Amino acid sequence: MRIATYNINGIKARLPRLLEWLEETRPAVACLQEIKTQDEGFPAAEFEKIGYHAIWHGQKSFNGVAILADGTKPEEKQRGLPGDDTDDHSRYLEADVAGVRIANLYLPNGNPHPGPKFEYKLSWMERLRTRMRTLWESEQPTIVLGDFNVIPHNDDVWSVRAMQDDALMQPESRNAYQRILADGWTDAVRTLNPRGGVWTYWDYQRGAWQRDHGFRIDHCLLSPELADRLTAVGVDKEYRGREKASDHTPVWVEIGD
DNA sequence: ATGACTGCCTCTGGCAGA
Repeated sequence: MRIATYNINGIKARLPRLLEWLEETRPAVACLQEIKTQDEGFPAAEFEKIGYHAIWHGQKSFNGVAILADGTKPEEKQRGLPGDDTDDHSRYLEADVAGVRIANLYLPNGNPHPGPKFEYKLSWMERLRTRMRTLWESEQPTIVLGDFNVIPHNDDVWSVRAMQDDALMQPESRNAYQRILADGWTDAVRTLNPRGGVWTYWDYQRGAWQRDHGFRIDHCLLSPELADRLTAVGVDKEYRGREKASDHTPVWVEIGD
């Protein structure tokens, strides 16, 4: 089964592109981030028409995540990241699909650094690690995927110098990500592309796409039960070049039976 | 040195994004 993540940067503006991608690549599960709509604005009927059932966690203007599944409704397991009752951002949604626990996340960007937004990012990452330890202990096949807003290594970015002051690659951000990996999770794209050089995001500005000035921030982390079944990963790079594209590309993993 | 795109919901300009 193919499980994908796609930061779509606005589901209303992106709907034609999104439907096109679903029909052309037909992932079993598609995790979306930055739907940027309240719950009542989610276009569930458009997905039903092409055979996808969805659950979603919206928010006005910003954030928002959704999980789509081909031919089956995702069984919701967790809405919102636990650990802080004052956090009202819609950035986390969990569901079971075909016996696999799917955790879809949109991790805070954290810019500008330093500042309160960066502190929010780091505290969110610690809460995520706590949640992932609970998932780990369940021993259920689990994938935690989405827009992590972390550039893990220097070979995951076109220019270290251009991004050195950005929250996406501060040592604190990277260390928090590495602590999660050190708990035993497998970064699927990294594992099958150990030399780096794979981008999942290209800025709209400065001709970044045309110059291939990108970096890797959309990740798929696998529990041991799924890492053993990993057969392929991919980035649907071509979609970044289409009309009215998101600034991210879809990223996917293929899991064997 | 600065801003540079894009989407959102409108205080159609200001904020957020990365």
